[in-house]
Parts: sequence; structure tokens; C-alpha cells
Amino acid sequence: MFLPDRFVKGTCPRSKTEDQYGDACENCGATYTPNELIDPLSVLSGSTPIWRESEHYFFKLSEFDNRLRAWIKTAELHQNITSKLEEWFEAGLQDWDISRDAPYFGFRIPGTKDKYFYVWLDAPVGYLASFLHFCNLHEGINFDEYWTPDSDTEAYHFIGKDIVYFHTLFWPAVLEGSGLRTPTSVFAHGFLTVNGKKMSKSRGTFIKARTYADNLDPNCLRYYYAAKLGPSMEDIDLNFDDFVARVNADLVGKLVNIASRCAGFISKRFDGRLADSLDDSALFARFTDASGDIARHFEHREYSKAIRRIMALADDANRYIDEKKPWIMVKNDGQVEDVQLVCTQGLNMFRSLMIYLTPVIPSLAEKSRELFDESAWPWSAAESPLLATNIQKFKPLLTRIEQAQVEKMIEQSKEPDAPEKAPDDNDTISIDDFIKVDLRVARIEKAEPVEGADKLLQLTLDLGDEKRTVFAGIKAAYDPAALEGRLAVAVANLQPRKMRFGTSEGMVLASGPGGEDIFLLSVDDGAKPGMRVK
RNA sequence: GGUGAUGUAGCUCAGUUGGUCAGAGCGGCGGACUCAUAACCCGCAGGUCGGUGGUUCAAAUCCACCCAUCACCA
Repeated sequence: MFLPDRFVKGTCPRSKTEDQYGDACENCGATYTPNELIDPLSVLSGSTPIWRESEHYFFKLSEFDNRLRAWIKTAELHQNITSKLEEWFEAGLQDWDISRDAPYFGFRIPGTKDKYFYVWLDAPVGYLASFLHFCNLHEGINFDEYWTPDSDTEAYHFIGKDIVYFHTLFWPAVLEGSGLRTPTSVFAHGFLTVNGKKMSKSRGTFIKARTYADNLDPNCLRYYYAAKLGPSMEDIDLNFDDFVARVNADLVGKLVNIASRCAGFISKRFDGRLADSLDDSALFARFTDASGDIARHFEHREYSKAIRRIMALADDANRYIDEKKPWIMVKNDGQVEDVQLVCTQGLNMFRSLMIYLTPVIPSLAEKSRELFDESAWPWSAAESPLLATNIQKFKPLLTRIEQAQVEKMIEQSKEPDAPEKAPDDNDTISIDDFIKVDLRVARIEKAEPVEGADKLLQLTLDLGDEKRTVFAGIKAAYDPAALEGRLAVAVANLQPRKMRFGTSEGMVLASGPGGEDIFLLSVDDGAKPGMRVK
């Protein structure tokens, strides 16, 4: 295996300091190459590296110097990135070694036996491949319209700061060289830490999206990120105490509260009818005037600035309601009409803010839109108030996050750290992983079509000591009558899943691409329902 | 080792071109209110703006060096 400089340690050839990396000595500052080290050792295995000759393929990056410099200007890359790139241009672009000797993963280079493409040559090609796949699945989207050099569509890459290099030098050069268009720009962001530290499986801070979504509302996380994220490459921290406080204070306490404290009056006193004018149109104008600023912030990826602007307006709205005191006005016969005006004002301020926040908290915005009984919220809708129309009864849009929810999520995410050996890039699973799947022999007692479902059959399975109802998408391939009585293999410990037609309590194993080509797994004669498959 | 970035109140962060820039939100403390998911409103914050020098009439803001953290080094 080829060892990069920092994977070789040994004694410095100049100062004779032991345990130094293969590129420089920390003690005397000398720089050298790994082959100059005295007694070199592999950091990975501890053995002595040996010299081998190998033929390599190179990408002539040096040829792209001018074109890359030109592209970097048009892409208007963030200052963080350009200052980083300066370094490489100053040193002069070197040709890029794009081959690796076996054993390696990925794609073998055509015409060779044991040479493979370096991962960063083929990885970004996956962007094109997956987009082409998308085009094939969707009528009317033409790959060439997006990726030929004369394309007028915009293409952006959102990446992490660790791979700026590959996306701002190699990738544009590869695209140029292939006769394809280059990205409009590349946006790089920092890393996410959790509670100030790198994510850790053992601490329970390596949280999967699924685990998060099982415990908490995605809108909350989206809001929290937006509130902290800017266009730079700085890392951002997901601090759970801060997260809970911020979401509860901003989203629930301030924002949703505006609607909550106004909608009740409108429903109870005015049959859900909004007034036909605003109480304070100058105040509302402050909300509409913010539209341009907020849109600009979003476009420039200044999410945290957009959020700050929006929440400052939310404070204004709450302050307004507090000054007007509709709960006192409502007790004075002469002021009851004004309550409708004040609450209409409050609800419209809330409405504008929610329209602005739609890109950040889409499903919360959608629930809010339903309150106003509107069918769509284009950005421009925030500019004119909604008047003289009925609103729906207010339902809580978002509830406070409890610390316990977060703790539960962390608990569910805890697992021992992966062994520190090889990166486990391969797709193998351990025997323990396999054992988790409880496979059982099942007898199909009953099979019947499901009304309203084209593909499903409802199966009643006999698992020995219990009966299960399972919905299987095999209708096109099997006649229900022919299934009854036969043996199959079922997953017995699959989480029950609610479907439109009922709850499916397991899964029957089958093979094939789908449609009419589905083949149920069979069990040889003699097996009894309920037997474990292993 | 080289390069880039970051380091501002207990916490999370704003601070454009040097001079009301020493701030906001949360937490904390005090008060007011009760419409609202104990939410909202008002008041209170003694942080040498990582450290040390330097430039300047004036620096968190410019320069040098140092320390710490993150990333990259084809």
C-alpha cells in the first residue's frame, strides 16, 4: 500500500530526533521526504515500508491554470476559499496523480489489470450520474440543458470545508476537459460539532437523521441551524441546552405565540372573521419593508442574519400586542371593535413572518398557512395583509421541546465506538447484525386482494404460535388462491407499519425486480411454521 | 512543518471601510401583566473583545510575534 508522508514516522535525518513524521521535523524544522527518514516505520502497521516501482496515470492539471483562474473569478467564491486557493496557484499547479494500485476500491481503469481511479476523480462524476438518473425518471428534464457549456441554468455545489480542494481545482478542470459546463459556484461550510465536540457514537452524539426525526420535529433543527449558519467555513455547534432554549424561546415563545394570543379573540368574539383593515399600517409596513433584506440574506446564505431580522420583527409584534392590551379592550364595550383590528394586525404580522420563514421551517409554515385558509404562500404574499376573511380555529402549531426528548434521542444513539482499525467502507455486516433479523418459516393461511390497492395482497401468516397480518406487494405476480397453504419466509421482528389499508406486521421475503417478476422464497418440505431461519 | 480559518459577557453569537463598538438573544436577578403552549412586556449585566508588543490623536477593528482550536497539504 502507498503511504502518504504523514503515515510514515522515523528519525529526523538532520537533528536525529526520533518519532518524526515523513515530511518535517517538529524539533529542528527540517523538511524532507519520507525516504530520507532514518528507520522509517508505517504509522498504520508498525512495519518498515518497502520501495516499490509503480506506473501512475496523471491528470495534466497544469494545463488548466488559466482556465481555473478565470473560473474562480466568475464563480465569486467566498473569501475563505479564494485565499486558500491562492496558495496553490502561487506554488504552481502540479499534475494530479489519479491512479491507485490494487488493492483499491471503486472503478478499475479500463485497459489495466490492477490500476484504479483515485476516489476523488470519480466521486464528483456521481453528481452527474445521479442527476442523469433523475432525468431518466422525470419527463421533461433534459440532462444536456443543465450540463452543456452553453447551459444557462445555475449549478451550485454545497460541500464541507474538507473537500474544497477537490471541488474548486480538480473538478472544474475535469469538467472543462470533458467539454461540460463548470459549476456556477461552490459553497463550502464548516463542520457540525455536538455539544462542542466531534460527534461520537459512544457519547450518543452521532445522531442519525432517522433517530432525530423519531424524537423531534425537523423544523426545530432546521431553524436552529439557520439561526447559526452563515456563508463562511466556520464550524457550527449543535449545543443541546442552547438548542432547547432557542427553539422554545424563539419559535414557541415568540413566533407561534403571536398567533396563539390573537387567534383566540378572533374566533371567540368575531366568528373567526378578520377585520377589513389594519390597526397600524405603518407598523405593518415595517414588516413588508423587510422583505427585500430578508430575501437578500437568504440568497447570500446569510441565514443567521435573516433569522435575526425576522425575530426582531417578532419582538416588535409581541410588544405591539402588549401595548394594545386587547384583553382589557375586550372588557370595554366601546373598544370591542378595536380588538378585532388589533388581532387582525397581530395575525397579519405573524403571517408575513411565517411566509419569510417558509424556506427554513416549511411544514410549520404550511400548518400556519392552513390557519389562514390560504392555498399558497408565494413570497410576495407577505407584502399585502389578509383582511375581511375567515380564519380556521387555532391549533397549537408547535409544542415546547422537553429536555427528556433530547435525552431519549441521545440514549437511542449511543453505541460503542467502532473498532479503530480499518475504516469500514465495505458492505459487510457482522453475524450479530444478521442475528438481529428474526426470520421465521410461515404458512400463508389466507391471501386476499385489498380493495383500492393495485399491487397489494393481504396475507394472513401462521407463525406457529401466532397469526400475523402482512401486506405484500405481490399481486401482479401471484394469484391469491395459489398462495394459500404454501410456506414462505417472513421477518417476524419487523416494526409494524401503518399503511392506508391497515397495519402490516411483518414482511415476506421475495426476490425479483418487481411487477410480474416477483419470486417468493420457499422452504423445503418438513419445515414447520414458526421455525427460526438462520 | 506549511497554508487557511477561528478565539468578544455563564451559554450561543452580532460587531460593514479604525473614533457612541463594548452589543443582542438565552440563562440569572428584580418588577409588571394575565390574551397566550409559565409564553409576553419593563428594568438590571462590572466581559483587560485569546496573549504580548507596535502603528495612530484614536484599535475588538491595522501590523508583528506567541498561545489554543478546526481543516487541508494533491
